[in-house]
Amino acid sequence: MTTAHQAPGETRPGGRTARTRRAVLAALSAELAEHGFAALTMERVAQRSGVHLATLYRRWRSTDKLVCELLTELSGDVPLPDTGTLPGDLRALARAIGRFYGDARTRGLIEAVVAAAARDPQAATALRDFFDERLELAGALVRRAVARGELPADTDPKAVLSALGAPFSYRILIARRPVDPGLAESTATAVLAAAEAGAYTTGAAGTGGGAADGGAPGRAD
Amino acid sequence: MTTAHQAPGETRPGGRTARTRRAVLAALSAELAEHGFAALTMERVAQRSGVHLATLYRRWRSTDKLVCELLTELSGDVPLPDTGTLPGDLRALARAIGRFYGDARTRGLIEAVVAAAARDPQAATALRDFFDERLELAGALVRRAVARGELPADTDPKAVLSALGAPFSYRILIARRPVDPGLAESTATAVLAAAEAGAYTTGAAGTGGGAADGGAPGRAD
DNA sequence: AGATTAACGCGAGCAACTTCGCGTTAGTTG
DNA sequence: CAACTAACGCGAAGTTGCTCGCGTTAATCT
Repeated sequence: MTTAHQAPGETRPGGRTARTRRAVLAALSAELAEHGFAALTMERVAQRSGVHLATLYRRWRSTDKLVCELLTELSGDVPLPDTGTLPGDLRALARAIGRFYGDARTRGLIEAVVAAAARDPQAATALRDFFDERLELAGALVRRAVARGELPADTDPKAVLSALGAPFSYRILIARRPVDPGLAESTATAVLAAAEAGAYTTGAAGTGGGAADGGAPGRAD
Repeated sequence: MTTAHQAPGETRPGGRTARTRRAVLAALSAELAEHGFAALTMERVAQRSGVHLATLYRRWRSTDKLVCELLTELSGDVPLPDTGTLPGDLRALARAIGRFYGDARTRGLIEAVVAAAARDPQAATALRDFFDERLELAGALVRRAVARGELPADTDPKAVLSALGAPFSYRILIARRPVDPGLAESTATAVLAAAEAGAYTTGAAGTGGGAADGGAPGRAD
């Protein structure tokens, strides 16, 4: 040990690194919102952020990885409602999801991540984990409703919530039309009726829309 | 006009053209099923099909266009059920959709088309039209139910059917888990309950999950 | 059958994307 | 504040993907 200071080989989380990171992610987000994933290039992000192209490749290696980091960055956005009743909670959450998908920034990001996930396994994992985590958190909403006796006891929270989210991603990725307010209302109403009817219970009709793992007893045909 | 034969500049639909087309699409489908969109390259399709790389670029220009042609080729696969009752029809259709998405070939294709649509407007249009057409066809199922008095008169067929399809695409593209039989059962039960409750009527709660065009009166906030 | 030409095979060329080596800047620590 | 080095900027080299021109094959029509 001479007069060595920082252990060589360690990462350095300090000022400049964080600054360029912010600049890059901001530029990426803006690019996605304005020109979409179609026009996304490392080159463009480099120019817009003022960070050199080589640096981008060094730290992120590809646009897929870049986009995937922006997704994980975007946590804690959609706030969980607690209105006291299940219909109120579902409506509020559906509207929040509608706004989330309605924003050009997040819309472009979702599209980009799904496209990235088709090619990059790491992006696929990030995508799955992101929504898994949100479903887990939002599960509290359903558990409260079960505790209040508004839903069957064996209702699967993740099934309910993925049913609430599915129409929005369908609208964006498949139908490719704008997310209008009516979709939120319709979806909230639909999921409420379905949940009350016991469509998302673990025992009866099926394992439901979200929890995939458990071995379902039925057959495929 | 010497002894000219075929009008010069016309397309030639005959034997060889069609044969290479089939070979290419078959190779593409196999590649998607085996290695997924991640590993899809013009190079690979060329080698597998035995068609020269330059020919692929000449006729399709990119993998996006290629994939998009395979989608339009895949018409008339999911058969429409007619069991006589709405619950029966919904279950049967949900199972058919489940099998459709369960197949590695179509699963890879869907993923590929969605990824392609994120970059190529033509692929986006093809994707939208494909599902739009199927929704339109399957609408008959809902209209029959309305005629039998099983559903409210102003039920929007497309809303019902996109609600039936959404959970599957969500499972594949977002949740990224296998499509199990339970999902079909759960979805059929859920959509039935929601439709009976009037969640997909044009008047009441919202315009619904599928027909996006009509001006919805509500606001986003 | 024979003439005509769209579609294909082939390899070389072009362009875009990605990586590498080196000098410089600016956090970090004693 | 002085030494140290991770992270960055920069331009050049390397790689991959895509296009072009030319000769060949095989549909199509009289």
